Amino acid sequence: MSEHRRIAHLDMDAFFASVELLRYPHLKGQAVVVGGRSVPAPWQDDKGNWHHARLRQYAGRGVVTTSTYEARAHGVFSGMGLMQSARLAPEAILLPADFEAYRHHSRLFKSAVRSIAPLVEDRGIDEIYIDLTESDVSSVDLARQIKQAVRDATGLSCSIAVAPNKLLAKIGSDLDKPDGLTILDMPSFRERIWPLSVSKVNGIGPKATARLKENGIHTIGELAETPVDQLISLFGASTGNWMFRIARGQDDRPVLTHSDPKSISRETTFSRDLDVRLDRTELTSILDQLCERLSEDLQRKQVFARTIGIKVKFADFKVVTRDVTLTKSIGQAMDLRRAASECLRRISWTDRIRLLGVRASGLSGLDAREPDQLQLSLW
DNA sequence: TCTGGGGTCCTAGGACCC
DNA sequence: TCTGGGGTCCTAGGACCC
Repeated sequence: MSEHRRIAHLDMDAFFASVELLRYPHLKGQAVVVGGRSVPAPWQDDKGNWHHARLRQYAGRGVVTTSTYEARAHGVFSGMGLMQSARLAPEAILLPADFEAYRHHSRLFKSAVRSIAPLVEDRGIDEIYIDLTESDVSSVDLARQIKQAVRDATGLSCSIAVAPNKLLAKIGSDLDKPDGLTILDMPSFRERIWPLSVSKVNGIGPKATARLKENGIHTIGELAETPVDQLISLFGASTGNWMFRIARGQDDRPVLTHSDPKSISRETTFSRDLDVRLDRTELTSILDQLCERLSEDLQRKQVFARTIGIKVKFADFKVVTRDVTLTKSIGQAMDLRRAASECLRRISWTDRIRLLGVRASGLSGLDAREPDQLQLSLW
């Protein structure tokens, strides 16, 4: 079956930055960076001229959320610290992130795609997989139609690839960015994918890439030449077998049009590292706020949680987590707060704290409180 | 003045049950 | 006293992704 499927991967081009350019078209062609908290919004003077914050004016712990291709040319990429980016491109325009606007455009492009091909899997705010197998239209024509529909609905461009499976579609959509259209089949796979770095594979991150490199394996083609036994001894049975298969372009994961959330969390990085004793009051109020927001999130999604966890990141970036599973599901901020405090008591405080987070998992819908009542009636 | 926030999945060990 | 195995749940940490 996997040989006959037609799976598309669609990726919006520099999504957040492109949405911003819709509002501020005069910034087109400039190095623009989106990110940071407390970044001043652009403002217009009496003469109607726009004024924007510059990267060099930024002070804080924010990172780049997205950058335009012009900013990337300066070496400024997603995830990079804004302070570091400022050294590379001090005059780049800095815009605050507006997630409400991005979510709006995300809904627009996804519903435009669904109007053409309904089997869509969400992969975050700016990416989807689409199963095109059942369509009578050719892959190229479908891809063109989808790209046009996205452009009509949002004014934005995207890159799309059609391939026999998700693995190849995902790699393919990156081959011709921006505004790309790529069709990959198994014969072209060897020619176009084998020369690429193993890090292009979704699921092979920095750690695995380094480990492979230590063993002389740099490209996907070299991965395909590696005996499965060697991969298993390096990464364990599960990952080793998986790598062996993906190096041959094999992947039979289905396109999933629906999935229930497994966990919901809120976390925040402080503007300065806090001390458990000296900054007790501040930490307490931050924990309260996190629990309040988490409670709202649970309520909005109509779920309760049975497992509550906390996350602490210390000044040296060491992360510790603690969690507790309760006998019944909860959702109220006060209950979350009580469980989180219980977890926090189990941490030994060796260093100042950089981040605090609260997480809810073991989620169940409204009706899932029934078992508790059933249990009660058993007594 | 490096390094956000929201997720998923996997592993591994211990408790506990049969 | 010593020796098992399978299965599930819970907890902690880590890799990875957008």
